[in-house]
Amino acid sequence: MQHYIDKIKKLIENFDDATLKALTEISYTKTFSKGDYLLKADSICDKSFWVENGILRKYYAYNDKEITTEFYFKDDLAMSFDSYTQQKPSREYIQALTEVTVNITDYSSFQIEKLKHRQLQELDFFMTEYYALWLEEKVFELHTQNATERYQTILTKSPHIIQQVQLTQIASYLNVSLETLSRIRAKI
Amino acid sequence: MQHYIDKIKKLIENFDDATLKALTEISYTKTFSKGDYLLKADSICDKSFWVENGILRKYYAYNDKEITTEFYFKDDLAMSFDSYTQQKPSREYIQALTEVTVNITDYSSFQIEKLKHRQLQELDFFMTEYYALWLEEKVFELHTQNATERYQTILTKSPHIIQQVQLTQIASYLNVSLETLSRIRAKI
DNA sequence: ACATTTCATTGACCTTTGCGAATAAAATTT
DNA sequence: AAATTTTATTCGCAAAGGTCAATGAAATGT
Repeated sequence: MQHYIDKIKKLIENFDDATLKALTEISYTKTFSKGDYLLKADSICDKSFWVENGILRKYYAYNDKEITTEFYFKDDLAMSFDSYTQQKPSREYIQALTEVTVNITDYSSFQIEKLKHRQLQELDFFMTEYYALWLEEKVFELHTQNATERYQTILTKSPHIIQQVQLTQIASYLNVSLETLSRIRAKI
Repeated sequence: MQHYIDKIKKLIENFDDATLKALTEISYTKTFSKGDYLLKADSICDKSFWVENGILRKYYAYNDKEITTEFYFKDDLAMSFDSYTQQKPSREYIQALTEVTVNITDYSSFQIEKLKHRQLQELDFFMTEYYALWLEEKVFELHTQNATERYQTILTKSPHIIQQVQLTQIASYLNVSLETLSRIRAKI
């Protein structure tokens, strides 16, 4: 996957001036406090959030529980994918876990600029492809690993998550109960 | 999701003549017998398979078991996504479950034609977006539904799978053992 | 700094699901 | 059509993980 992230980074570094200018003109930076919502369920995700610093999480509420679907750190792009791509109400929330600064790009502005700038089309395509690869890996892990193995995977592949996020949220992300996660940690 | 499939169908119906011609020229039709492999693990998925009729499945081997990741019916596009997009060895197999006729497009030819035909870029983009949406839904179901509910979901959303595919394969697709699936079916 | 609330750990118990083996039913092969 | 192989069902048992409840530890608010 690293290979893929590099590919995207390189694409951005090589943006021509016109593309960069267009992107800059339709984007703005905003800071949120810990606990703030960047997106709420039932509203349409008409913005994407490029994390400059701080941590976000995306989750949905199901049976009185919160199920975390993704964490976002510096240089990650946060959005509710199905709400964003189809411009329909979101079932997910996006919330600041710390004080967060994000660079915001409006959906409709981006769609307009995409028509004019091939490199933005490429960016959009690669980001989508990358998300699909990430999801495929997630499904693979859910099919092949038990709770302990999933925890070990996140420990080695995403230690920054373990270090900076509450266990309650990590538990739902790994699809185990908080109690089970606590026992797994006690054993290892 | 149906909305999305329609969007893709409409795009294809509206292909201009040049696009259609290009696509036709780089594609060919081939028939496989039941049991044949269209793709084997460790080889690179350098083709995509558009199912004209028959059924395919994609799976990987893990701990002496076969875990089915997808079934393909008429008008579905089969490939190993990570192998295809990154042109690296596949961990998945694609196999014919019945006699199957597919329309095959070579990866490299498609990449070349994509440069010339905007509508092929759009097709590629929408197909990727659709796959990501499909995967997101799959992860959602794995997180929120138990074995019985997942079976009921496939029963209502994809009855054609239940009718035409072996339970062993459906079980691994739903991430339950064959025995559990059998008990679920006995209860309902 | 203290009080309150939230979060994490631990234990007892229960439910779901997996596994091995036996059997039955289907599908294939000869 | 009979024999063989593959697939599906059912059972008993074991393991993994969930739930409820109590307690301890951290974080937050005043």
